[in-house]
Amino acid sequence: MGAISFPEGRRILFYSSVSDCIKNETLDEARQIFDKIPNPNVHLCTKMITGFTQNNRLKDALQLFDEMPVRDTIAWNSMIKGCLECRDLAMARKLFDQMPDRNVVAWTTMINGYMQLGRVEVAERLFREMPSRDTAAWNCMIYGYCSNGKVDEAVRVFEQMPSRNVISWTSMISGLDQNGRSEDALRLFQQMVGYGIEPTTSTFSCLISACANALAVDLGAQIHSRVVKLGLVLDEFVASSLITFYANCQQLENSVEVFNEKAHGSVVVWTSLLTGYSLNLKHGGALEVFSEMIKRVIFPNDSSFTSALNSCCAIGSLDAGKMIHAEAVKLGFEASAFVGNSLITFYSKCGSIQDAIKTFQVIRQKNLVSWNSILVGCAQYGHGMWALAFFTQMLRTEVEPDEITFTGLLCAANHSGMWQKGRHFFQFFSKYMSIEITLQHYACVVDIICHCGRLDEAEEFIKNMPVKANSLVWLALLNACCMHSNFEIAERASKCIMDLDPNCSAAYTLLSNLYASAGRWSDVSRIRMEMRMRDVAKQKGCSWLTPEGDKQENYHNGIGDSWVILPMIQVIIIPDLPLLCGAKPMITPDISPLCDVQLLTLS
DNA sequence: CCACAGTATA
Repeated sequence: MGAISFPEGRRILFYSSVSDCIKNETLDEARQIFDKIPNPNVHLCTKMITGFTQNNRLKDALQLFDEMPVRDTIAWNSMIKGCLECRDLAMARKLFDQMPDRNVVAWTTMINGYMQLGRVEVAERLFREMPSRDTAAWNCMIYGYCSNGKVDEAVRVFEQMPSRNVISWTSMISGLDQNGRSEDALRLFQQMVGYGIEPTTSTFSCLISACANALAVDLGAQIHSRVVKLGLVLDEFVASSLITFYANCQQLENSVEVFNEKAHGSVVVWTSLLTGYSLNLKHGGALEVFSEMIKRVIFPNDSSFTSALNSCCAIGSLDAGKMIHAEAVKLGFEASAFVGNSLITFYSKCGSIQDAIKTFQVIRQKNLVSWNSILVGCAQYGHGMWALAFFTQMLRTEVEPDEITFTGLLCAANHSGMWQKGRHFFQFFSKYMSIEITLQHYACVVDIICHCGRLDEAEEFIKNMPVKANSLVWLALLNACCMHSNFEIAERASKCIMDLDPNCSAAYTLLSNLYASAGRWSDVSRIRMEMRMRDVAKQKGCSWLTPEGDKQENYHNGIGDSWVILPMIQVIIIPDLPLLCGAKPMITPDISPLCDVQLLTLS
């Protein structure tokens, strides 16, 4: 009935307006038009289904799929893919099992789904079971292995597959690069050229990323000129990898030049430039890029926020960071773990521990990094009890503590004078937690034991460690000996250090200071002599903190006027940021990769 | 007339 009074020309018109609505992401409008069409055909239904799933409306998609009178293979495959995109693996599998004629695309879609969820063995089984495999199916395995860190397996598949297309080569190049084997990636490209395979835009983009990671300055520049000749510099993928490439090679001017080729509307291109500025310590420039993005209504992503906040951190500008925080709240990133974790680190480094805690509480899905950041933040700030409180909370969650958690905890105990607790933590962790105890942890424990005044016990502890101590562990003991004027242990400790690390200037200096304090001048000059003979250079201190907020030059070479520099042991006096470290200088053997501040103490 | 699915890129 309806179909008869519905002329074919009109139908086509309706179809194209539905397509347009889906493209413009006005899905509800598309649905309204769609509902007016009597007996929509399988093509249009499929398009509508894809529209739904791409907007995370799996329910609507499934309902429509259910109502379809006829379903072809493509409709089934679209529905399966849609389930996977909406992260419903079980439903995808159910449909796959029900599907009447599974073709190679259906199998490949499922394999890809399992691979993306890290279910490598299931993917492998499906790949073995599938009745026939084309190049795309093999490529899917290469990509899947690489994204699960199994590069060697990927290489095996790459070598075994019957025929390779440009996607196979590109996937393999990118996979090697993203698993830390960028040089191999570049070699593979040479091989590809040798086979006479024409690179595509994607290939160039991956290749330039490999150059960026391998710091292959010349090759990267060559590829750049080739890309210019082919007219591909305007491509957003190519442009952003070029920007990153030049930034990594410390040629930021060239990054800017690539950026200026065109008025870019892609966040990723903007973020590449922003990150480039930040990593090259041009923090003012980075923040300018960020605010320009906002001005031009380019919606920042997690990485944009992280890079911008890193720059705020580096210049110690609480105001700039607060503005970025405000922007994050406005744009709905408040609950994001990615942005939240950067904010925690930012606030705690700027001494605003209250804000760090507030930020932490707002994060919806707190991950390991969130917990570690707040823990280390509290530890740094001298709030050992808070760090401890967060740790006890953490133990009640699903998140498993790791080495960094442990370091943070030991530092917290150490700074806040909770030395007995620190020893308990150590026992607790060695006994109940399956983490690797590092030399950093041992050094921290030695420090803690020494704080209890038990130098002899600390020495025993070092000797009984299951791994051989390094010079840092002994240095912690030597440091304590100097404070307690214990010559006997100091001499044994220094001997161990000099055996392990003959150029350790800190050991010489500490020992010499110890003798000097007792007026043993002949020993002092003997040590000075030895130092000269062995050509031990005094090391300069270095910190990310600046005495005044915005003086970037100060920490370019690590030396500002207000630093008191001692070899290896760095006492940093921060006149304008008393909140950061509390009143007295803090002690910590390298807190963690999470915080750049490395402060060792004498107090 | 066409129109819908799987493999590579920041």
